[in-house]
Amino acid sequence: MSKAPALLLHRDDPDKPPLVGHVKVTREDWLNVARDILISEGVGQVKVLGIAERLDVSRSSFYWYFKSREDLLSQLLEDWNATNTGIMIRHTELPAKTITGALNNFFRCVVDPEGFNPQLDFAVREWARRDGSVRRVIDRADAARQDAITKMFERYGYDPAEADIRARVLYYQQIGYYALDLAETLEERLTRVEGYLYCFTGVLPTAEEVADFRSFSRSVDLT
Amino acid sequence: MSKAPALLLHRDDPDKPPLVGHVKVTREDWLNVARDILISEGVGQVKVLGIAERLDVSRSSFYWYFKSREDLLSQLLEDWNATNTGIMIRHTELPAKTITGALNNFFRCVVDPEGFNPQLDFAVREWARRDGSVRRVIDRADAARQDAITKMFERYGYDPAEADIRARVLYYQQIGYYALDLAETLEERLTRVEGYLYCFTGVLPTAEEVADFRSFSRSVDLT
DNA sequence: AAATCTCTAGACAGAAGTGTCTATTGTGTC
DNA sequence: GACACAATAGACACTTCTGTCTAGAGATTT
Repeated sequence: MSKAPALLLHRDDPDKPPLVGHVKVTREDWLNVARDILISEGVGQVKVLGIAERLDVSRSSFYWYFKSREDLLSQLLEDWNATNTGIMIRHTELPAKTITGALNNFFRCVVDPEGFNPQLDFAVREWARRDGSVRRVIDRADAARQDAITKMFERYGYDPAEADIRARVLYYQQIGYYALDLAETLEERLTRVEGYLYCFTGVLPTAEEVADFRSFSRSVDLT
Repeated sequence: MSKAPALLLHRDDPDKPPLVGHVKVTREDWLNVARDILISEGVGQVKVLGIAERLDVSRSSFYWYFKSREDLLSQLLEDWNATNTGIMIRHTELPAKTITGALNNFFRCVVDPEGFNPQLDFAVREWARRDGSVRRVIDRADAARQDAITKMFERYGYDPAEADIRARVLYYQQIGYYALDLAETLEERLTRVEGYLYCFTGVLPTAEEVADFRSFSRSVDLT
């Protein structure tokens, strides 16, 4: 399973311009640590106090960058909304000769840590279960994604009813995979690519397609 | 989607023996309300204070029945473990002529509110993400369920590799469906039974099988 | 009717969290 | 060098939760 890159604070990152003056952390540091906690421990654990401790900075300093904890959370939601769904939809639209090739393209976004962030996606989903406004945002995202997947199947000749079902099975399955939070290695996952593709599409992928996907996955995997 | 029956406290339930003496609530009342909150708001919201308010009873009275909040939670986990997985596994073992019939039997446990409790299952899964000991319990449960589903496919002639993949797709998809927490009506869901069965098994169900499942679902659905 | 047992209530202490207000500390600017 | 500015720190008030301890209220037992 792809891991997010280790979280580096601005002050510890040699690629970033050094912080001037009295500054210890940036607004982005607060957001990044908050997102990290959101992913690993859920929205309930995203606390000003805890983030401040991890940043080694005073808690009251938080209120310089954000109006309130709510303000921070809505920023996190907005960031998620602006990235994850778009990335997934673009992956359903990548050109391919066959439906199995198209599905391989789609799966790239869930193994590539530069793309879609499945853990964040799941964390937001969990959050939505107890916050009506988040729920509305994610419902729209889910509908848009499912629609894009359905259209992908339709482009390869599936009739609308079957495309609808296959899109549901594929999308629900993908969400379920993250819900289970399995500790599979990438190689374990890759042994099943062929079977998955067959099961999702009803047709067998070519050996070349499977090989391409495997080599892509290995090239982007950070252990 | 099947709803859990409305939560009735012992003292409000005409079928239960009246509470004697000073007694206002039972240990089961505490557990039932706690489970209700676990399902609807997640483990983080299961608070002694909140449950006491809903029971209209003093918070300190909780400590008569339970050693601590942790004690209550571990009891909830134990109850879940003793019921949900067993019900699902028994549903994979019900006799059927065809794989589609067997799958229909399996699906019965997710539409029947008397059986498996999908919302509770999901709530425990969420809980497991931030509690290692819960995690170990649910990992065992997931493995046992997936194994039972795999065996179901094998009994109908699928070779072990394909049975393994189909079991995964089916189980992950089922979990994902609950993760999405969709607001579908039973009738909407039932329109897709045939498509789902085809997609999961690779073969079309008979009209009779589909009709049987629909009538069963309608008979157990509480709106 | 007194004693006992079971359950409930209220007061207390303490931990952990939010948000506000004021003071302080470096840095760049005039 | 005095000043303003941006960011941080610390003190304070408030809320929400846990868990303990003691007192009390109703039935049952003796």
